[in-house]
Amino acid sequence: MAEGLSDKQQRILDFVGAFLTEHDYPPSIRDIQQGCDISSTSVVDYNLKRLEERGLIHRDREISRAIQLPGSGTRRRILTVPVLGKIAAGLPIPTPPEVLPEGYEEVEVTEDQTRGRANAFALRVEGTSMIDALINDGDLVILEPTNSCDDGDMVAVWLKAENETTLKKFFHEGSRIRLQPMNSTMQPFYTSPDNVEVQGKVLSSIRSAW
Amino acid sequence: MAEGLSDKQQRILDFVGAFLTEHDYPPSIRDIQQGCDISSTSVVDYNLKRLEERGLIHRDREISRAIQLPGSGTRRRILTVPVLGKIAAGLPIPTPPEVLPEGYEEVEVTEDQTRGRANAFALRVEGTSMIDALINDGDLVILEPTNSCDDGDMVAVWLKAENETTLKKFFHEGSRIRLQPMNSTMQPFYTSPDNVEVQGKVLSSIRSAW
DNA sequence: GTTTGTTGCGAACATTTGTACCGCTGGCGG
DNA sequence: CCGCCAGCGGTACAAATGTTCGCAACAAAC
Repeated sequence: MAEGLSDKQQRILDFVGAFLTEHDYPPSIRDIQQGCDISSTSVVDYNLKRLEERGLIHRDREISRAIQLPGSGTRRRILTVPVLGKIAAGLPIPTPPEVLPEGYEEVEVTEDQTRGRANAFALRVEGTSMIDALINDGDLVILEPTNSCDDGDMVAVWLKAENETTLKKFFHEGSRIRLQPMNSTMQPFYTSPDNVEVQGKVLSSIRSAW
Repeated sequence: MAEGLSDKQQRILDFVGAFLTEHDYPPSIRDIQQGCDISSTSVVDYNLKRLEERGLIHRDREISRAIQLPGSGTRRRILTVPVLGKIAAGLPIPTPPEVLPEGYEEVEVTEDQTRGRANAFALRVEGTSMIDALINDGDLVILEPTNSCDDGDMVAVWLKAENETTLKKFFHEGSRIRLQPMNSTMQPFYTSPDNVEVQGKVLSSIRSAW
């Protein structure tokens, strides 16, 4: 019995979350009843009590729509960063986000993911060419615009000669540059400083496609 | 006249915001009445209508506590999901989050990352044993607790015989189960249904270490 | 002064909504 | 078979709550 939630309870929980997202206030018991195809308000009430016993929700008695999802309640600042383009073979990116393109896509991220940087932007990865960097087709990378970086930073670099942009770990090594893929089984790539142009430093990535 | 708000309207606006922060649901008209020392509910209603005309709030008629604040559309909630443990070789995880462990870690994620699921939890990946699934040491995976899954789902499965938990893509294949790593160059793993126990379905992952 | 529009007040009304009560059912241990 | 009980259905009630209407005070416009 202390096992998983019943199907009904799971549906209720999901519905409350969805309702909260769509409207900006919690659902009433009858909203839940209809939304989850439950025949009676008492059943909803019963299951809500069970959910509250487990601490999965919190309710204020006698008050309408007083359902709170603990953990989801804390309203922290959420950042909306623009998706400035795609990163794949070729295609140098207009690093400084001076002007935002028309109708650009946006992603919502937490502050953790931008590491506090104010002017972060995102790029969508196209193709599997960066699978060696643990980044797959459709993923998003969050970057901080910069032209320089320290050794060991994960950066988006434009390789002029190869005319391609990739994500690699960056190392000064004597008079040349070592670009190290993330996967330790992959071989590093060496080139001259003239050939690389740092476009941005990767702050985090979002895996969005499986 | 489109200038400043009346003192009363400003107070109402402030109060709604404060109320929303403290509780996690909007105030009722009578809550506002008391909180702002207004003598009648009709006055509150009157001023709310004015505020709505200016687009400073949004209301759904006939619905209690249906007051939405500015930026209602963009204001999304941040979810805080518990990090229930580590996933690595061995260590079956107590899938259902019945009781949260003492002092468990938490991560903040956007609703995108939980795909709307209310009781998602996170696991920290330890070691590089899942590098083949594009998941590295220190990364976090967000899961939805479940005991069953569909073909193609990315799931955390406990392999009884091997006594280890891993992340794989799940496929029924005749009388056996095929567990497919993400990286297409890796070989699938076959086992019997008796040997696998689905612990949770992966919703997304967070790359936190480079 | 009269009119008009805004704002405030109070009360009454109709819904919405949380909760309680009663009964039914199906599994389960004795 | 019997009792127990979690879970579900249906209903009713009362509290919570949004809405409406009439009236008054006040200021600006006429």
